[in-house]
Amino acid sequence: MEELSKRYVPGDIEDKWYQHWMDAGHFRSVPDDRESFSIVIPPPNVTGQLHMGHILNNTIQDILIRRARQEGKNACWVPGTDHASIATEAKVVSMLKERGIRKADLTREEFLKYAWEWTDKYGGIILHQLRKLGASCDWDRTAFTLDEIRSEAVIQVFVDLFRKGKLYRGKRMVNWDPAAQTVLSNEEVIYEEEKTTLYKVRYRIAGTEDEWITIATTRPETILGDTAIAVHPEDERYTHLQGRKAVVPLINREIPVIADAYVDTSFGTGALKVTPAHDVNDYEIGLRHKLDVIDVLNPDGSMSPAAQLFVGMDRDKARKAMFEALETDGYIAGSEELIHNVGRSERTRVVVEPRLSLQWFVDMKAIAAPALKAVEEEEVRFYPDNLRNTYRHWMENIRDWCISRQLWWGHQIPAWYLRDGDSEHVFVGKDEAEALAEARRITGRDDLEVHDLRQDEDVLDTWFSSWLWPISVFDGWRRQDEVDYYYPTSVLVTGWDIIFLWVARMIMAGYEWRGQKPFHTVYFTGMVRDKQRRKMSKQLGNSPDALGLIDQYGADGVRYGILASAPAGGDILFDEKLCELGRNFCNKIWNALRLIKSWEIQPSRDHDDGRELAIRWMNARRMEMDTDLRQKYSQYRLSEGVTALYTFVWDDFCSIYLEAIKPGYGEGLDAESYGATVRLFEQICILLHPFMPFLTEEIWHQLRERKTGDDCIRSRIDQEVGLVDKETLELFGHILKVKSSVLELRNQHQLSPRETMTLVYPSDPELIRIWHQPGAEAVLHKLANATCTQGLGEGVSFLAGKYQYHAVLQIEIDKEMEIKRMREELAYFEGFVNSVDKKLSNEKFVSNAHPDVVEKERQKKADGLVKIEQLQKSISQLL
RNA sequence: GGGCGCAUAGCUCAGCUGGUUCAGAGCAUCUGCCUUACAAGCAGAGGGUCCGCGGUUCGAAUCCGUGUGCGCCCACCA
Repeated sequence: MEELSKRYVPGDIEDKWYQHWMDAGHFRSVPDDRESFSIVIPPPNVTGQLHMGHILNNTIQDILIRRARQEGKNACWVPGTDHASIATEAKVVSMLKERGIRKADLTREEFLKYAWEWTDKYGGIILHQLRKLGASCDWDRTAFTLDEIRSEAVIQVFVDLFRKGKLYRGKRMVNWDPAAQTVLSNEEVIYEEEKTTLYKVRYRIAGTEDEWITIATTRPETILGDTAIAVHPEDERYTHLQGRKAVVPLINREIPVIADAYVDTSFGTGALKVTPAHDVNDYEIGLRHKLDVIDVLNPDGSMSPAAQLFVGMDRDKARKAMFEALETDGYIAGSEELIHNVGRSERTRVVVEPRLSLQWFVDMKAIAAPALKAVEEEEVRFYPDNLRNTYRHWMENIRDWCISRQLWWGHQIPAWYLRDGDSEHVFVGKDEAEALAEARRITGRDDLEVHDLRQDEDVLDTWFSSWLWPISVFDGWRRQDEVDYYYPTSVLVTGWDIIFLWVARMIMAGYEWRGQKPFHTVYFTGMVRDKQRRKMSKQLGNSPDALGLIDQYGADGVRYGILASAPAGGDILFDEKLCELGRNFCNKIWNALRLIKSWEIQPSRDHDDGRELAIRWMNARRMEMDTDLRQKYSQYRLSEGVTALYTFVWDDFCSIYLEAIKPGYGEGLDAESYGATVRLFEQICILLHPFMPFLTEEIWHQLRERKTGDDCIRSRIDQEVGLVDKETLELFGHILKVKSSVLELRNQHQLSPRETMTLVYPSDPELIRIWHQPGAEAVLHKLANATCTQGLGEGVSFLAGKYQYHAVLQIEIDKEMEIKRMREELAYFEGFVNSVDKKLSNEKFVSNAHPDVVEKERQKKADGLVKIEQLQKSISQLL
């Protein structure tokens, strides 16, 4: 027999089995006549690195996929990556900067060449990292949101929406990211409370020497773009100024004082400077009052020539400079601190600038209805389901989705304009030829040629490709066979933070293009945080090195660690300690294997009653566990599932079963017991496999010789739930109680476990029945080194269940203490019986409560009375 | 401003249909053990006003109301 190491060493074993699974094609899925079970991976950023969020997410998906395989379903987990337009482009830009290349100096083609080089170099690293974790994806299906198939889907969808009139181009106030120099959707802006200064600035009233109106602003630099001052129509403080003109400080532009009900009289001074170019509400006011729009900022956030002052200076510096200039000239009338919400770009973290611009939008109201209904009616189920409320709220107040981005890395918008015309006329088509045909049709000019057209420079929001993912990964716009088989997918596993960015939109896309939901269930994971509840981030340095963890604890250990702390929905407070626990668990199981493999089979030996009973019990417990797990899977309580398995394996299998079955020193084991133990271990491996795939696969093969293809990953769980042998569980349970008491007594009295303890039990028919069961005494002897006979109680007493035992100890017992202890127990039970009795004598209880409950109470009372009686007897014996 | 959620042991949380075998688990702490699978192990112990108040009920950690504290989402503040 080969020598097994004392500790489980995961490294080589993991690589070996992953390669084996790949070679055997166990992850591969093609449509057949089985029921399908499919998951599409939330595609990580193509140039990303594995972090704790991925570990959590993909461990869960892998568990569900492996379990589905065991259930005999055709399980298909589709992997892939996201081109992550803005994030990747930012990375490429900074990489180029390091090489002394400015994006502005490159053509689009040149830039994309660099971007693809970058993608080819770093792209897909994360997918290899997922393999380390054990992710059993069908790698042959690896998709990329910017590959040919996915790109074609995006273009088709854009054209389709446009033709259906659900997509439009319009001039709106949008969120501008000055660092990335692109527009963002509302969902990509994060609002956070920040401390800022509210300045009070006075504007002279035109035509007066010393009449002023004072406004309050947090952004003095935008004063240069003011085109009005607004006051509330009924604000008496300013009635006399309405209709007059004020003079913008420093640049002396005259602007009207207007009345608008938007103004909050209680805020600041009650007078509002109106800068339509740089504030959403100001823009609205501007529309109402037909005000000029003066854009004082450049796309990069610096002051534009229109500002007249500080031209080219960054907005933050300009704010300071503006304040100083205003103060010097006596325009500052005061300032105070203000805490308000500031919107920042999700990607670049810079403050987002409201900006008026011409962009493409999806008319969300036109496509939202079926998606809202689907979740409302639980056609799509959410776990946890309280996220339905959040979803409903967003869907009911849905706003149009700005999908154009001023970037190069992404799907270029399939819209064309006349090369030298304005962009009034838009021609949308899947390619230039189609666009040209459109152009000819719309303009009536048959002489137009391709070179007369220019394509929209912008690309589409990354999510505009992600929302098609459940369909596009199956090439669902070009062929039907695969998508018909795998779609709707079974479950989506993702974080709740992208419920709007991604999940909601996928549901809408599903109904829009397939008339069907994209998945039956969404399992929302929480955010991974550190022990102090801080979000994991690079800046804080509190994000553990995911691959390092796998190296240190093994993939199975890490899987256990992340899962054990991860109930659905709630935040996950990740503690490396849990990985240690997982590693220890692996080691425990490994050592169970070592133990079993060390046993010699002795054909001459008989199978004895004790072992027979232990096997029966272990089988019953296994069935119980099996039933329990089914329930936990069906409710996606994976965290509970793995902890239940942990105690089941550790306590029941290792501490109890193996100890009960273990041959004595120098003895061998009968073949039947050995075989039964191997079978039990196998069945445990099956239950454990989805959670700890590597270890279980190794054990599976260590337990016995296997034929090719007989791998744990392909093992099946029974379709039918077996009947649990309750009687054996009860019998064995009682023995375990006695065992615990014996150990406790030994501990209390410092007795050696080597010395056999003699127990005496009272003459009770139930007890006699228990101890006359074949094997009962043998098991007790094995587990506790104690014998048990019926007889008169002498020595130290203890309770096991409702029965009182006595232990014959070779020590002096402290009678006083014994009596005191028993009297305390007695008092407790008397109180207990009393309260139960009270209940039972309450007529309302007896008549109102469930008959079962009443019966239970009666039983409690009866049991309590038995205990009292026995205690009293013991006490009187000692007296 | 609109909405959602949480409060149970030192920490993280279970407790799913109200029922004193329901006050639990794991970690941490403490005690004793290198016992021939495993010290990454084994055997034990202590630790609680189930956030406060009121109500429903025969009965409340559990249901309802309310107060307090905390977290989150959405909308939006010059």
